[in-house]
Amino acid sequence: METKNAFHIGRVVKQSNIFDAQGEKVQKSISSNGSSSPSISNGSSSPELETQSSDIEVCQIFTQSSSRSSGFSDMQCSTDSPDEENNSILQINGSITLSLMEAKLWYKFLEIGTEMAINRTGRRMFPYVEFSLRGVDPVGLYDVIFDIIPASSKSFKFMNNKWIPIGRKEKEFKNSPFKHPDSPQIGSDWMTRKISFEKVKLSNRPGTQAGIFTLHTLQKYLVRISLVKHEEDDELSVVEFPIRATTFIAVTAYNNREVTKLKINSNPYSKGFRIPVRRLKHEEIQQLDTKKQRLVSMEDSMKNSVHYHLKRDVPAFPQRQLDFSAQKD
DNA sequence: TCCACTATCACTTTTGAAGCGC
DNA sequence: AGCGCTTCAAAAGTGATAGTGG
Repeated sequence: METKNAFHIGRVVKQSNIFDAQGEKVQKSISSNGSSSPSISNGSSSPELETQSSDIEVCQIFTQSSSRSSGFSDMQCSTDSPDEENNSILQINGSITLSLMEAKLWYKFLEIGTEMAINRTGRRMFPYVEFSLRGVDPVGLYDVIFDIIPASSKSFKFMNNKWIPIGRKEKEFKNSPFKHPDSPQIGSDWMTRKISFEKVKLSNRPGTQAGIFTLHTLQKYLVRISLVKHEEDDELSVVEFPIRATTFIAVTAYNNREVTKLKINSNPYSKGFRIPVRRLKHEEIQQLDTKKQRLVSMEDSMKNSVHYHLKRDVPAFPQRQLDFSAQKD
């Protein structure tokens, strides 16, 4: 079966999710202490997020017996911070592991409430989603699919320096999940590289092309990665990784000053905003002779700049224990 | 009046074509 | 001709901000 960008999860023949009697998808999650807690995930779940800080976020899907099996029954996410040198957790037999890169940065944003700017033409995500895979069938053929799903049934408003849930969210736009351009590839190829979706864009205008997701502003979303395995009998099996660390609220202009500061300090393209120099319009620069330019004092610049506020008020990011237990609604 | 949204700005990074030498 | 390196301009990215309109 051919899977293009307009991939429909509903057409999958075999897949990992468990369905309850009502046909609603149930994702059974196991916390790190081994207890399990099933939760409903109908694509619009609302994970109230515990935040934490680690280098890499690891999500594991445990298969039933072998890598050939399509019955991914249990899902576990852990955050044992395996870095490149300490990745023993990635060696577990019979499991698929997704390691989110820049997880530390993702959790810094999550701590203060991630906002993603969107516009008509499409704005890139920052941080972007990049990860590595372990435990997939080395000779199996896989597609890697990027998708953005609702993370709450509410819309939000920024009040008193925090996001408050208000009325019900608007009906979602129809977005086609985005297949990684290198798909399909065999498992061994996927496992020897970083898989990046840095060029995915977010828009608020419906009807954009592949790789641009149309979202509603002031609504909460998260990224979901799906692995689609092409089975020998022409069937497909799917395993999904909703990545809670990527939960964000779509905005047309940033609301939280802390988010802006963090973006400026971590995004290379924003370097121009790190230097505490007053930004002048072209005409202004032309009008100013060199003497006058010197009069643009550093003190004024500092008062007007983001950098100034940063120096005064450096946010602390408390280290918290990771909790990847159930996706709460 | 409020606030979400848009267009535009000044800035940086990325990209790719052109030029050059071996 | 082909390859590798450097240079440089254009394209594409960023948050800030003023203006618009519902």
